Amino acid sequence: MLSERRLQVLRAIVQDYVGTEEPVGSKALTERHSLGVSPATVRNDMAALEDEGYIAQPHTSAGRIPTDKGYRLFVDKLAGVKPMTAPERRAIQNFLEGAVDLDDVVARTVRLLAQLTRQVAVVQYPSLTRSTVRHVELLSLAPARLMLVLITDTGRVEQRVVDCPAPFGEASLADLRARLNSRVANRRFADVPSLVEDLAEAFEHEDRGTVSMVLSTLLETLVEENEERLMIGGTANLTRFGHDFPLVIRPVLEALEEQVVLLKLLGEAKDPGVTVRIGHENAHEGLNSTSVVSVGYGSGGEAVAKLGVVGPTRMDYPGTMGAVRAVARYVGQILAES
Amino acid sequence: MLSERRLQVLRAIVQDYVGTEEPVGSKALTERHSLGVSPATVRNDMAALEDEGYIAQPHTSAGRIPTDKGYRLFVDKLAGVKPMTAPERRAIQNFLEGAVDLDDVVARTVRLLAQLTRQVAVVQYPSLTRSTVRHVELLSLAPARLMLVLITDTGRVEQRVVDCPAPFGEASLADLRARLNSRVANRRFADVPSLVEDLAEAFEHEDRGTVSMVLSTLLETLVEENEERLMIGGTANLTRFGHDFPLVIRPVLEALEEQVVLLKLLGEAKDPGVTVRIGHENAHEGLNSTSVVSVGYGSGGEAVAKLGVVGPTRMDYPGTMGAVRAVARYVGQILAES
DNA sequence: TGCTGGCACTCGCACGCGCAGAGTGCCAGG
DNA sequence: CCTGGCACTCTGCGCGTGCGAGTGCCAGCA
Repeated sequence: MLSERRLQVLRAIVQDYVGTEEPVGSKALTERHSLGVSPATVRNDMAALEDEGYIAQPHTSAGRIPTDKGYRLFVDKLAGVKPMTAPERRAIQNFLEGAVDLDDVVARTVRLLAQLTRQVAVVQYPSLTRSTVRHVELLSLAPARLMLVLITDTGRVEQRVVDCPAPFGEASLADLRARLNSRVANRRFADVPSLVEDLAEAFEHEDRGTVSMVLSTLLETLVEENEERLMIGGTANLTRFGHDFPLVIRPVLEALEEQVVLLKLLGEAKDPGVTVRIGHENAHEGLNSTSVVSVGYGSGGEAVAKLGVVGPTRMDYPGTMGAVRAVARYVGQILAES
Repeated sequence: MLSERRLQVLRAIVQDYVGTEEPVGSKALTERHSLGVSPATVRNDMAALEDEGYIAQPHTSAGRIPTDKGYRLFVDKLAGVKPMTAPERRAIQNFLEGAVDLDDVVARTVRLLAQLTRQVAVVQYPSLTRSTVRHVELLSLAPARLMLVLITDTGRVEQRVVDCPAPFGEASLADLRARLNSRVANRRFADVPSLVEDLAEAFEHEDRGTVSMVLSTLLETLVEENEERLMIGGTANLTRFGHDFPLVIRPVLEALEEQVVLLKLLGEAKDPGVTVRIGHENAHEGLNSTSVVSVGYGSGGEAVAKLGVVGPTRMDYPGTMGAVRAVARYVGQILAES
């Protein structure tokens, strides 16, 4: 077990390294933090921390830098979440309140997060599967062609074109529209399948093909996880990553373009609070030298989607976590109001 | 006026520089291209080309590299558009045909362009103002709250919430919906304002407030240029930009995040064919060392939006122009079919 | 037992130097 | 107008050197 002072030494190393971006040595440490002991003592502590794998030295006779394990300990035990200041809170709220629709909310959130944390921001659109249905609309495009429009309580809209096996009259259309809405309006997406399964039976034989095709399209739309959209921003902040550019930044850019990867990344965050994944804790290889700070947000008590930032493992964790948490909270409020 | 051979020298310089990414000297030129003259002659030609501002040398006694003006001449006079090969065409078509909806078409187009050109791809969603209306839908969310959904012939859907000054009955709603659609369905967006201006007069006095509010919301939605969305991809290709990374890449990333900038960029392309803007020809400062190759695409004969790529001025212009043109053509086809 | 000062040692890095190689401009001759 | 030759000018690279930061270890002290 590490003594109290050694933990302080680790904390000091992390803070200094995050600040200066350079390996930190024993002498500099004692000068900048009043630890009350001499450099020699700190050296012993450092040797111990290195044995335990919390810090490492890039080359012999250079200062130490924290390892992923070191950051992990720092985040878990040594640092809290730094709350936003009052002016910052006001700025967040003002900025988000100007949004006109869902796209705008998400876009503003991304900008905001990127600016606050000076890192790459990722915001997932409110997920379909955890939302409720506000309305289902059916439009006739051609005699045997319908458009299905699904509107969620979070303001999201999905549409699909349905090619019918047989022409479908206006009366049947109105009937189906009414029945559908009476069954599913204000219900959770997860419940929809069981609510509509016997709906085709209420129709004439000739219409059943079309009805069941509409229903299956609807269910597809609900389930389709590919459709989990997200928005990213602040990629220009990647330039502040480090000196050894292209090699580090390239896989990150690639990962950011793979929506699947990002969604999985955000999805891994299970806790109710802010989740931090550091370096190699990220499954995706390209992100092995980055950390991901994420959190769920939602209009009610429940989280409907995630948002977060991606940055170098050498990041200001308390500040970033504070910003992410605050933004999530305010976005939730905005969504609840609209 | 430049002699034929000097133009050939310029062409050779551009080709070699694009290939090797290194300043090209007189000797290397004569070896790799059979110009039929000696290096000394080429040197004279180069001196002339440099006087005219078509090429420059990074430092004394290094090879030459093309200037923006040199690339311009190359694109205008010395190089054609390299057509795609048959297998490439097939691949493009196959890849795009799998798309399920408009978002998917755009997403696939971006990926495709980025892959083909190995550069950053930008695709604008089919613009509202040049499309036609397929359908307008009105839904009642609450007694005094409506949702307006606008569906375009290109499959794009826009929605707006309208807070009414007074409750609006189901009958009025159906009436308004029917009248609206009979007037604007299949009409061009540009024509809509004049088609609906007197619509409020057909309603009872108590409903007029709501109707005119719906109409103005509709018009706003049509006009709103902020809503011109676009999608970008292939940013990982920025890593292939050059050696002096961060300084060049940062402003580009920043520009790419400014939708306004990008839209303006694409908007500048006026020709019916492929447009190329080289280096300083781009108004935006951050893009002074990039070239933009763009073209309009559309479902019918008319262009409804633009797409293009952003890359280093040192790019394979014929190939890039060919890829951009081909992709635009096939996207147009796909949109026309759906 | 744990902290401290001292000391020798190890590297990485910046600096200066010299050298090779590529490329140029110019000139005289065909 | 083209060509071969020649002198010149850079850049980039490899090498050796000195400096400084930082370490590990050890003996002494509370």
